[in-house]
Amino acid sequence: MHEVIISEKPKSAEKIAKALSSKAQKKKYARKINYWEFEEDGKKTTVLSAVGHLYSLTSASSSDRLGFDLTWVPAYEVDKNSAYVRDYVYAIKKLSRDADKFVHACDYDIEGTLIGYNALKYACGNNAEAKASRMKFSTLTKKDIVEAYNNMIDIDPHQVDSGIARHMLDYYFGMNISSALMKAVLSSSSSRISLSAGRVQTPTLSILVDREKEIQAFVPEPYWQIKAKSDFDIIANHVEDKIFDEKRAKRIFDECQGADATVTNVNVRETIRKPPIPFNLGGLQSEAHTVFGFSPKRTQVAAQNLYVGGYTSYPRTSSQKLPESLGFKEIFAGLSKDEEFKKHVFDLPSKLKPNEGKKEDAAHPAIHPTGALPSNLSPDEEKIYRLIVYRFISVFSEDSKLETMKVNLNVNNEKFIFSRKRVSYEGWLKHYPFKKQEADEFPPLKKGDFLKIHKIISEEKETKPPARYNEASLIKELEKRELGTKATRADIIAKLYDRKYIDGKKIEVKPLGVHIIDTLKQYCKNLTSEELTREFEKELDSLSADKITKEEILANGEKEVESILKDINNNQKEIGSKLYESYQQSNIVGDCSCGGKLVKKYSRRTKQSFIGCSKFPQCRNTYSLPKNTNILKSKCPTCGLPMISIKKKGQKGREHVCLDPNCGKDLSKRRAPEVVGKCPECGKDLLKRSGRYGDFVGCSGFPKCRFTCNVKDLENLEKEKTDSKENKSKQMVKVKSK
DNA sequence: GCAAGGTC
Repeated sequence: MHEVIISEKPKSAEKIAKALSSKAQKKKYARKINYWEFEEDGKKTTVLSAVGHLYSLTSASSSDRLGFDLTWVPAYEVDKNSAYVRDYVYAIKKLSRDADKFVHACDYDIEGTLIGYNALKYACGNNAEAKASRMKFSTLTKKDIVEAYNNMIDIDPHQVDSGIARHMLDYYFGMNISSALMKAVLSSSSSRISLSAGRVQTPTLSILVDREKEIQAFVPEPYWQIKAKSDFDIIANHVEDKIFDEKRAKRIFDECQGADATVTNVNVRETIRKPPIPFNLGGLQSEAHTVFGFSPKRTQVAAQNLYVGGYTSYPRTSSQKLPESLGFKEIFAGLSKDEEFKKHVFDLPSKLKPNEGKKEDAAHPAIHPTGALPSNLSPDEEKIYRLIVYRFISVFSEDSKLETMKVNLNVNNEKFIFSRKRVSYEGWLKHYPFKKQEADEFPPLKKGDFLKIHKIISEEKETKPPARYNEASLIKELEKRELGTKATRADIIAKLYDRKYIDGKKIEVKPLGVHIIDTLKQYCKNLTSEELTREFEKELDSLSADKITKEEILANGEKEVESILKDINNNQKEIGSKLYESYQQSNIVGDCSCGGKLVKKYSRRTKQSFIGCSKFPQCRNTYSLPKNTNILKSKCPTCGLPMISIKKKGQKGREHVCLDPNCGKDLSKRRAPEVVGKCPECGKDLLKRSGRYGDFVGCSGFPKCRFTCNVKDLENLEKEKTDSKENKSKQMVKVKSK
C-alpha cells in the first residue's frame, strides 16, 4: 500500500509529514526537491509538494477560436520565469507512479483546490483526481492536520469548477482585449507597443486616472493663516486656521499688530500609545515604503528571500495575529544570540503577550522572525529583516506615553493656539528605531502669564488638490476594495509602470494610461471598475449553489468578450491611432526644429532607445541615447533641446549635457549658416552646412526640400544657370540624408 | 506578447 499526499508548497509538505508521523524522513528528488516519507503498519506514505500552480492556461493553437479554446499545460512550457516548476512536476510524476491512494492536501480555498486537482489530473494521471480524498484544514498545526487526515472528505467539484472558470474568464477578458488593443495600434501606425488590460489592472489604473482628473480639475482657493511669533520658539496659529476672507485676515492681522499675548489656558495631558501590531504583507510593504522608500514589490522579494532562507516566516499572509503556539520563548532565545537584539529582548516583560491586530488568515500567522540568525544578507534583505525583528520585539513590549501641551493665547481679543508633544515614557519605542520620537520642549507657561509677541505674520496660501497615490497607499486602496490578492497586488502595480501607463513615486498617470481607460470605458465599461470582479464572484457563487454550470458561465463570458472584440475591431483604426498618439505624447521630450515633437523611441534592430521626430518619415532627425542615459526636464540654454544625464566611462557620478552632442561646438556656423546661392529645385536660399563628412550645401527649405550638393558642385551649378535647362539634373549630386 | 493567480 502506497499513499501519496500532495500539498501546495514545500513548507506545508514538511508540516503535514511531521504532524502525521514522527518517523517522517526528509528525502530529495534529483538532489534538490524535498519530499517526506514514512512507513507504518506496512503502509508507505509519501508527502509531495506542488509550488503553487504547476499548470497554466494556454491557447490551443490549432483552433480558430484562438483566445477561447484553452488548455492546461505545465507552467514552465509557457513561461520562462516558471522554470523552477519543472522539477516539482517531475518529482510528482515519478514518485506517485506506483501509488494506490491519493490525498489532496493543498490549502482549502478555490486556488488551492485547483492546484491540487491539476497536479493529480496531469502529473499523477490515471484519474487520480477522481480517486483522491481531500484534507480540509484551516491552520497547519499538528492538531488540525491530524484531524483533517482522520476526517477526509471528497474533492468539492464546485470549488474545482469555480477555479477553472475564474482562470478562463480572466484569460478571455485579459488576453483577448489586450491583444485587440495592440492590434488596433499596429493597424493604424504599424508600431508594436505593449498594451494590456485585465480584471484587476484596469480598475487599478482607473482609480489612478480618477485621482489624476480630480487633481487636474482642482481649482486652488487662496486662504490666509495668521501666526504670532514669541519667545521659546513659539509660533502660535490663529484659531480660525484657514481664513478664506481676505478682508477678515487683513483685519485680524492689523488688530494684532503691536499687541502682546496673555496665556488664557495651558493644558497638558498624557496619552497612551499602544505597541504596534504584527506585520502582515500589506503592513510590511507599507512600513518599508515609509521607512526605506522601498516599492512593495522590492519588499516582497526581500521578504520571500528571508522566508526561503528560514529567517522569517511565510510573507504572503494577511494575519496580524501571533498565536502562542509559535513558541515565543524559543524565538527570543534565538534572537538573543545576536548582541544587538539581545539588549532589546532582555528588556521585555516576563509575561509575553503580543499586541495583535484584527485581521486573520486561515493559513498563516503574522510575519515574524524564526529565531534563526541570518548571514550574508543583501542590503535590502538586511533592512527588511531588522524591520521584521524590531517590529516583532516591540509588539511584545510596554505601552509608550506621549505628553501633549496645548496653550491658548489672547492677542488683543484674537485667539491663538499652539501645541507641543514629547514622549514621556519610551516603552516600545525603545525597541523600534524606525519611528521618530517627539521631543518638543515645553515652555514654562501658566494661565495668566504675559507673553511678548515679536511679530505677527500673515501667510497667503492655496488649498491643495487631493494627494497622489504612492505604491503603498495604492496597495491599501486595493485591499480595501478587495481587488487582486495579497500576493499579486505589488505585481499588478509594477505592471502598470512597465506598460508606461503611470510614472513617478507619487503616481502620475501618463497620457497613454488616461487614454486606455477612456477607450475601455467606451467599449467595455465593466472592465474599468470593480464590476467585473463582483460579476465573477456572483457567478462563481451561483456555480457553487448549482444555479449555473461552469459551461454556462464560460459561454456567457465568451459571448460578452466576443461582442467587445467586435466593437473594438469595427473602430480599429480610430482606437489605434488615438492610443498611439497618446503613447507618443507620453514620450515627448521636446520640440524638433521641423515643428514636430521629439519623441523617445525604441529600435528593435539595435535594441536601444533613441530620440526621433514625431513627423517621421517626413522628418528624419534623430539623436542617439546611449545606455544609462536619463532625459532631464531642463532644457539646453544654447539650443533649447532637452538636457540629458550621462555616465562617462571610468568616471564617478553623472554629467549633464545637451541631447545634441554637437551643440555649442561650432556656434558661428550653426547659428548663421552662410548663404551660397539659390536652390535649383525650390528657389529658397542654399546654405553652407557642416555635416559628419565635412561641409556640404543644403537647402534652407529642409526638410520639405531635400536638395543637397557638394561645395565643389556649387560652382558648376552657378555656371549651369546660364546653360541649357535640360542638362541641369545630370550634374547635380543628390545626397541621401541619413 | 497580451491576465491573474499560486509559488521558489
